[in-house]
Amino acid sequence: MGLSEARRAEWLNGMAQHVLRHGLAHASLRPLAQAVGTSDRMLIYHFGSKDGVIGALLRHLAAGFVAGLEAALPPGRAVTVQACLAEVVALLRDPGMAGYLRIWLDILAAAAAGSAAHRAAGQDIMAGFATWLEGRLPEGTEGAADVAAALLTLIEGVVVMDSAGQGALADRAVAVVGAALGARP
Amino acid sequence: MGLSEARRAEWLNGMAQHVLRHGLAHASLRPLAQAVGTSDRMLIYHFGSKDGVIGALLRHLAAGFVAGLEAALPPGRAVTVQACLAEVVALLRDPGMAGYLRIWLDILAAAAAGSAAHRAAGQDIMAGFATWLEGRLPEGTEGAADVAAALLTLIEGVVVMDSAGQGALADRAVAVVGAALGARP
DNA sequence: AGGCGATTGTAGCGCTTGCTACAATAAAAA
DNA sequence: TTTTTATTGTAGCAAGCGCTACAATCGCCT
Repeated sequence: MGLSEARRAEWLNGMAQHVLRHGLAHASLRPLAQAVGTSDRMLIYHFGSKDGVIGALLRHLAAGFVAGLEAALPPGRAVTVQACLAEVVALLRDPGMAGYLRIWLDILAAAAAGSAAHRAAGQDIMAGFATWLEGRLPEGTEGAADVAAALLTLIEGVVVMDSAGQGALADRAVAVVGAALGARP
Repeated sequence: MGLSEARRAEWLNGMAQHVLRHGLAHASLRPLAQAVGTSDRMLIYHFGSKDGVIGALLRHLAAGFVAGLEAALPPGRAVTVQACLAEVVALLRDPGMAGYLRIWLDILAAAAAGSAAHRAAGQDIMAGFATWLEGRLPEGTEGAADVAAALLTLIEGVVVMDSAGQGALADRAVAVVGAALGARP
């Protein structure tokens, strides 16, 4: 009964890849199914409904995101808070991350529209991102968790500004806040 | 020829109100038309296409947003940078703003998905927001434009964190950055 | 009054959506 | 082998989508 574990993972990976290219907002069953070589009929059969498919896909993405971060940036700690901020901003601005940012904004928009599944996925992704970021801060940073929260929030703001075509404002923000946090008591 | 100016404004206001309640992402012609007491047929006739409708609606929203900000917060300057930040964060967290934040995230997601119209609207909204915010900073703030960019980016991050259900992290970020910017050289 | 262009209603086309009824096949249990 | 159970393919439904063909209506100009 049920899908073999391997095939389920294969399907989720395939669907994730499709969603990275085409966005999550308007993802529909037939294209998703085609992307993994099956039919909408089968997705509904094995996941129960479209909500089931999307829910599993969101959990898959949330679980894989931090792993992706760790794979993208070699582990290790930054020298300054400012350098850490710059590193992560550069990472998120890499063209290879565009797909992730796109579905990230889709998740946020759906969460703001009231979808509990999307909100939960967003919560997981942010929590993982926060602890990963805290682990990259310079050793002995005072109030590391607070600083990580601050950087994380600023970084999300940079993502927003970039999407809105105001990357220049984001640059200035990174410079100002980086300097202020580097020099803080 | 063409729609009278008053009726066009009436339609745009009505559609904006509808979109604030139901979101911009899945707004379709028939509900939009019904919200202003006309038919999809008429929207297409007067705006040319759905893209025409959405484009006009986006321009309308972008133009009206800063006016809404000014109406919501009585004009005047804050005493400290930190107080200014707190004020604006509280304003955006007011339940009455939920509809705006929802369509704001819809705009961002569509912009990230490649829609030039949405990106342009986002750009206008952010530019207006930035100059409005700069005008609220304490008089004589050093590098006011840079500080405004920093606050704005952080505020957008707060919006993201709240949407993702991580408002607590945003609170810590506001506290940390507020203190750091208040104490900066 | 008569024509004429601007505006609107009715109806519907072709397409995509999530989902389902039904039947065929494959695999496992008896 | 027979029987049952799990899986899959085919076909289609009802609803919603953007958009259009066609005809009726309205107000204006001569």
